Amino acid sequence: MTEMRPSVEVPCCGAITDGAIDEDDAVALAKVMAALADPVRLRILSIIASQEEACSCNLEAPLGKSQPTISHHTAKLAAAGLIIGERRGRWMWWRVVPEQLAALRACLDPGALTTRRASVVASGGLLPSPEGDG
Amino acid sequence: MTEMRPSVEVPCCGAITDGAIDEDDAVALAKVMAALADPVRLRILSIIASQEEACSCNLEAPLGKSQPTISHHTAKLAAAGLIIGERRGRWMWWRVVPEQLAALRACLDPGALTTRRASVVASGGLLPSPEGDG
DNA sequence: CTCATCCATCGATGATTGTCAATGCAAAGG
DNA sequence: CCTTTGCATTGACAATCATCGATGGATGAG
Repeated sequence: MTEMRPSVEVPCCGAITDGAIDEDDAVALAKVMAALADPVRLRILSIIASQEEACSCNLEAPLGKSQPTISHHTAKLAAAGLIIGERRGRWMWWRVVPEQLAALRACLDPGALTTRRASVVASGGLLPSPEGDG
Repeated sequence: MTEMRPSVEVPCCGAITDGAIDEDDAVALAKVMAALADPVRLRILSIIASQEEACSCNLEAPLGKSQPTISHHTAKLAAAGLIIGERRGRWMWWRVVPEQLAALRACLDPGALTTRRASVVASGGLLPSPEGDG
């Protein structure tokens, strides 16, 4: 029996992306996800979140990474709007940005994934990367 | 005035990671995040979510990618437990796994990021990658 | 001023990854 | 049987990235 073909009869759909997120939104959202797609950065975010504030100099030892590496990762997290840094004397103090985390959680809702408008993606809920997006 | 040093007096902390997520959890979570750190995969997930089911053959055209590329991306999403595939005749039908999305949202909660136990990470809420994490 | 400390940037390197053409494999139809 | 169709796998290549050593700038202490 001729099993029904995928959705429509046309060789391959065209308007099948209705309701799906835009490519621009996908690119912006992917950048934020990429900032979290690294164990070191996840642990940095976690350590910062576990305290109200964390200094860069207190991240090297527990993570076993060099200072340039830590600086590189904090910069990426900051560029994604997930943490924010404040220079205080010689030390750099980092805090998490709860709103960005909340926006990200909202993006992972099946509903937000489907309805382009409700999506809090990028230009919407997600804060525009503080230092531009390159 | 001698501004207070970061947290403690020791040159660099040691037990400062209390409450932060484990490295293993971070690695596992990073893998799932990495699956979402690509615009094409985000759009695939979005397209699948916008319908109840989506066939692989219906993903190539709207995304403008070749068939092997689509296969590569769906495999990654499936390995991350974000979608699940069912072979039906010659066609591969994909559905999202809402539980995994929910677990991921929970991981992005500041509370889950801080308290290791409440974290639904990896071995906990996040489903163990179906095809191993090879 | 001089020294020490903390951080960002640069350059280099090894590893990972997104992409596609070519190929193989499985399923359905004639 | 053979042919067609949809998908997975392989191999290759370019791009990106994580990491570290070296360097320089900025800040604070003496």
